[in-house]
Amino acid sequence: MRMNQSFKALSHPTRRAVLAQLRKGDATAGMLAAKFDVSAPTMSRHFQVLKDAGLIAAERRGTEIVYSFNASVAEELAGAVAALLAGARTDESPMPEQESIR
Amino acid sequence: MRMNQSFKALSHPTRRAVLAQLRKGDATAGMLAAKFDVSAPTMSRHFQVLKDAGLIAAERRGTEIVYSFNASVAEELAGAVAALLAGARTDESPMPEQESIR
DNA sequence: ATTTAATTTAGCATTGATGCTAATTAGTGT
DNA sequence: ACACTAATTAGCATCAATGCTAAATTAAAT
Repeated sequence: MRMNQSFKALSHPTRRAVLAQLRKGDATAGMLAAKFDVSAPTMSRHFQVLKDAGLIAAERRGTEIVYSFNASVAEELAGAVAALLAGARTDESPMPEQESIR
Repeated sequence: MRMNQSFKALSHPTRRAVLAQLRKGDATAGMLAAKFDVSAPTMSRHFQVLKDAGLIAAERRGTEIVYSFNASVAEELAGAVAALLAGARTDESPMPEQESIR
């Protein structure tokens, strides 16, 4: 998993809002740029960051590009966060016993 | 919850490593600075970011300062992340039905 | 072939983040 | 009071992130 990129992606409010929106349904770049009152180029760069993290996917449809939420990657990341913050564990991250540092 | 600060706190690898370490047991600033091979002032600033997010707590004990993991805040944040990424919901974040944007 | 629409890339400026060394603060002990 | 230890704050430099406008790309329509 692309940890650094994933967390970086979540670190900006607009990107989290975009994720929340896409979770409800696909949308084009133009739609989202309008909805979040940010210029199209700026929104485009947010998309790039989210794509780098694998959290969204893009598909061109004629002149527009439709973005969609990548649920499997998102779930994987949610598991990693839970493992870090709440002790929950996913299949591929066993927790080795370890003593406190001196 | 301090969302922006929380996500910012998680956005740096060293801070995530510090959290993982503190989850296993308390530690002083000096211990962690040595363990992660970073200068004490730099580590101090990472602590500040984590404290701003409420993810860790500090307690002075003589000349040293002991940091500890704040499990309740961490769990709350894990819930928020799950809600954003995986559809899980905490008590204080109901999910309103909403149609796709046009 | 031109025009129009949607989006991205390029270029730039501004702000924020990171990490150092040096100086300061807080606490303990001599 | 002085010295010593642990940690923080101050000051600085460097790199990354954000967000704009203008220019380039991609696809469709006339």
